[in-house]
Amino acid sequence: MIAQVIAYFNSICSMPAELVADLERLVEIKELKKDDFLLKAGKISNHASWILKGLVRSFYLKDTEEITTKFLWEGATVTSVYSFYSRKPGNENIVALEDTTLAMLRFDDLQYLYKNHPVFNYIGRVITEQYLYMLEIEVYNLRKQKAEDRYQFIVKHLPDLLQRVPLKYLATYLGMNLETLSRIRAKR
Amino acid sequence: MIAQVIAYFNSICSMPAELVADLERLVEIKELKKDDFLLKAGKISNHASWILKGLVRSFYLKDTEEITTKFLWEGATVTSVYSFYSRKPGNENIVALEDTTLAMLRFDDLQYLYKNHPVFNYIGRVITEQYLYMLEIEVYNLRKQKAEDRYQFIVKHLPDLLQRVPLKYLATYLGMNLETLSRIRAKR
DNA sequence: GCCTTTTTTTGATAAAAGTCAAATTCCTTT
DNA sequence: AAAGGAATTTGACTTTTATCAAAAAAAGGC
Repeated sequence: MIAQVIAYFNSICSMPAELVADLERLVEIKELKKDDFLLKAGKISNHASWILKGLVRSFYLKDTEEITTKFLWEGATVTSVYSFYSRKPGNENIVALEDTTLAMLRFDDLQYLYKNHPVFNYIGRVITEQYLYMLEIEVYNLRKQKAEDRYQFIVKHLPDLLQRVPLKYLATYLGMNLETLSRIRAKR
Repeated sequence: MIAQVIAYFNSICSMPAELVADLERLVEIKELKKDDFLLKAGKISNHASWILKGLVRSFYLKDTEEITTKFLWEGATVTSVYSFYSRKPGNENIVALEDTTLAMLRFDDLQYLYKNHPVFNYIGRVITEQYLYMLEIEVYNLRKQKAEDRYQFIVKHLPDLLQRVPLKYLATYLGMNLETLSRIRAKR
């Protein structure tokens, strides 16, 4: 299980044996059942996780409505960027939409790795860049004013998401309400 | 001038003398006049820059309309994330809104620094994380459905921007049109 | 399979934001 | 200070999306 994460990190930059040994010692595998929470609003996020299998959703509460901010699946890294880096409680919830397997690293352990294995900063930076890149695409889509354009972007670029995610979550993720999404879909 | 950048990097992680010497050799100071371009769509972004003074705007063209995607000023790092990291031409333009002074690093030189000075990976990672953190806040604001809420976020958290940026650019940045922004402002 | 609950769709109406045109204000430059 | 141009505001109208209510469809538990 851990081998999968090691292989991924190695594909970014080849790691020395001591680093691999430290990772094998520090990485924790966790299984989440559908609807289990990885993080609750008001708590400090203490882990960054790599998704081995499954799909998670992050959201925050606006009045009583859940606003979905992200869907992440196999191969993606998940954490609450705000809470994890600021070390403060945030408003973000992360919950499994499917049974999910994670490889997790604690904040403190990650700092230890960054301090003691300079190469690991290279890997951390590349992963952060990938996340950044993904987020930029998301912003690009969000800035489109037409609800239909935002939906068509998903149809074109992330069609799998439509199979795996209930529409009620997709709607707030795309900044529209459920009825609007339903009407857009009814058009064809 | 370069001392300012060195001091900033040192504040993230103390750098050995050889790294400082390499930086002094490789960092290039550039002065942009208002309306000068730092990057044009269709070109590969070859530099990452640190803004010493001034303000830049990035935008892309949607049909004939300029959609502003970012404002960056003193202390911020600027590059086209997509083009710089993918080494491909993108659709992003970056232009100075004020006379601007930059400390620039070429892509190749940055890779050289990462390879030869492991500590610099630590600094690069932290800067990338800061950029990510900022982008997340931006996305959070964009996902608000009401145009007025998005504008009020700027009033509250980035009031200086209102003094430094023409409203026509702020409008597309906030995902609304100029007339809507003008009407929101007229309310008070 | 049947019942309950959740999710999605549909309808009627209201609110928000966009579009186009024109007027006004603000800046620059001479 | 005046002229020209750019930026912003205002008005009339249209389109898009939200809201509220209810019906229909789908999914899960027993």
